[in-house]
Amino acid sequence: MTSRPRATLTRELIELLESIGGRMRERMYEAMAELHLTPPLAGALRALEQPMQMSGLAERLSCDASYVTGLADELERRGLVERRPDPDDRRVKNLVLTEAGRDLRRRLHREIHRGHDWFERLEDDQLATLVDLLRAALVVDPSPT
Amino acid sequence: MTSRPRATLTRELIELLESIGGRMRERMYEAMAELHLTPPLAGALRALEQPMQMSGLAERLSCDASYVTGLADELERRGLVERRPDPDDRRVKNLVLTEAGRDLRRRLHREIHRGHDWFERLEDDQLATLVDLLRAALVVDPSPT
DNA sequence: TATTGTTATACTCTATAACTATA
DNA sequence: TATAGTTATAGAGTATAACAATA
Repeated sequence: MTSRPRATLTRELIELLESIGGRMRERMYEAMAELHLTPPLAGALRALEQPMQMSGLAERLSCDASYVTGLADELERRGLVERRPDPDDRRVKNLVLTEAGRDLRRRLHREIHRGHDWFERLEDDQLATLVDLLRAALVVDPSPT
Repeated sequence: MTSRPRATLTRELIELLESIGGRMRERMYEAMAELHLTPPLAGALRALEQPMQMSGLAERLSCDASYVTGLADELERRGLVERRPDPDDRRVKNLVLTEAGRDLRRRLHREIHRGHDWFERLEDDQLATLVDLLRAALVVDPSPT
């Protein structure tokens, strides 16, 4: 392993990460197609780990609240989610996955997982090192100074 | 560093990579906005490192050839690209960046680069290890057996 | 006959604005 | 008066189909 200048490493890292992003996106599309989900529906399904109100889902998905109406309509039509009136605030509707919704969500995650075979060539300790390095790099600085 | 089961590492790695993908996407949008580029135009600009025919760009962008017509129209309108008739095949038009196009492309890449400050907390040797691990994981197996 | 690029058109994703019911 | 959700509508991104010119 020859020593490389920081700029070279940086460029290479960006290329690698973009390449990984491409593979992840491709695999994501395959998984969604297998489960008859469009990208927006899959995103909503993934976000709904816990019940949340529609405005909460909008924030989670970084989209407008009006868009969530259509998403919820379609998820409801497919029997994946229910709109539950909130007992404390009658304006609010809570989105909660049905049994079918939870099941499909699990299957989606399993499919996403299965697609990540590209790092299977790494040994356990290499994988651990990779995770630790990425975590160290990503940690949000906690000092608010 | 306690030893963790492979499944846990895998799940964590996927989460980290998705988080990184999110940051990269955000930074990409900022860079494009600064340079008054839409995502499709930025993608085309990035792809046009070398001159290529329109069908080649379509393949590179994984989109339909008809869509490239509109992309090329807009890039040409902005003075970023030229359509050059191919001397060997009069059906073909080669897309070639103008000086302004090359300049904007460079600036786009510089901006994308500048946004990747999240790994600056890593030491040089950690960065090198990270790159090597990712490269080892990604390498396409060359044995066609 | 097959391929390159273009046009016309339609579909998906998503936001904005105006509205209602409730707080 | 402000907020949660809905509706109507418009705009961006993209594909499909039909076409002209050339191979």
